[in-house]
Amino acid sequence: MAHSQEETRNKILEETEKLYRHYGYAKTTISDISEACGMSSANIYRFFPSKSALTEAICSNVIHGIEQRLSEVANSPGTASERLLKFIQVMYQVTLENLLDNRKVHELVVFAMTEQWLTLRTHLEHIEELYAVIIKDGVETGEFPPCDVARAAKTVQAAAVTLCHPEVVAMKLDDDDRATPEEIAALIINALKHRATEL
Amino acid sequence: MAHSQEETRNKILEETEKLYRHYGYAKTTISDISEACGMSSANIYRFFPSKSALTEAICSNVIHGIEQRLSEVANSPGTASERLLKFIQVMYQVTLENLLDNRKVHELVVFAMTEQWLTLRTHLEHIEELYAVIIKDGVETGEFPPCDVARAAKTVQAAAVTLCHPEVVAMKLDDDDRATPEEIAALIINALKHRATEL
DNA sequence: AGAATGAATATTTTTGAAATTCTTCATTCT
DNA sequence: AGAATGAAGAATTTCAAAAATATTCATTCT
Repeated sequence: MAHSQEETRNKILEETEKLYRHYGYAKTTISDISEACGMSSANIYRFFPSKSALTEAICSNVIHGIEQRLSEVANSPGTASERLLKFIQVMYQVTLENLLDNRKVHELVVFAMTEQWLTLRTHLEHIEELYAVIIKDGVETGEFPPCDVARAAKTVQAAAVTLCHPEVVAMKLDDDDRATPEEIAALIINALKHRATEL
Repeated sequence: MAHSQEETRNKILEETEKLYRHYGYAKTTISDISEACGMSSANIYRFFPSKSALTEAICSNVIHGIEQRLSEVANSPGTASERLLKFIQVMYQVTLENLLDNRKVHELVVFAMTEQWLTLRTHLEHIEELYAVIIKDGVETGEFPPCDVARAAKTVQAAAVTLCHPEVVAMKLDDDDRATPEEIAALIINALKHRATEL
């Protein structure tokens, strides 16, 4: 029964992610994956040039999912302030999920931070663009005073990094008096609403 | 020639820091240190219970120096806004210095982040207190509208973490279009000046 | 006595060979 | 022919012994 190339590829991605979540990245071998897929190790290599590339693909998928979720928030109805708040809340929540709900996935984050550095950077750029979308809307509707949207997005992103960088978030986790996403969002929204004298 | 306990202790700290800066933390042995001090390895242990404790003491010194520098800025003359800007600039500069000017010192940061976690946390608390000093002054002079100073300090600290967390700073280093300390300071100052509706 | 040490012990790091895992490719299967 | 594989070769990881380093302590020195 001929499965399409695409189907097989997806099957591999699916099974691999399952194994990663169950046993962790390090303990999952290509043999494990090929067995789970009911094929030979060698066959995996007809679809992915290396284990690293396979892992990258999974990271990309995860990241793409996150971006989709965030994109929906950025483009949802409501005022710019409302969306910005929601955006920051969701971003924080996603980070927490990936950090805590599944410790195994954290290995993937580490992998991404080292080998997959470019993908991560692109991800941050995309988030920046989403900030820009919201801020641009806010300026156009008069909710925020005019400003250099691109710079503003970059600055907001930097200020919010404390909520999406795994290392930073992890460090602050057991400080139960830490600044909340809501407080940081309020800070950012306040600044955008009242952008006064240029520095 | 009887040196005082205190003198010997300082000699050890001095020589050890010298060696750390030259050869790095990992490659410096207790033997190296005792030789540099002209004494036996065993004698080091009369002053410090372990290599780890000795390193902690050095970290504390470095951190204390940073805090002193920042404290001066926080308590300098000028408006709260001016001091806040300067504070953030100096904090960023210090981080850059410790990160780049001396790669060897970075090992110490890593050490501090793992073994010396409590010291680091205290350091962050002190910085938070310095933020609180500036913000409190701003509120008292009417430069900032009234607010919960402690919460504001915590939030500002979180937003500025992107400028003082070594990992984060390092990551953004080769992005030459990154948000500047001045931009982030402007964001924060704007927010403080116009703290409007509570969230 | 208190300061300092050399030598002994405990802990950590390094090393190199064995085992595991990744990757390739000539061959088989459909 | 294209899909898939088993077996061979590279690369990486593991693990235990050896080396280096940290730490202790009985003894020496002043």
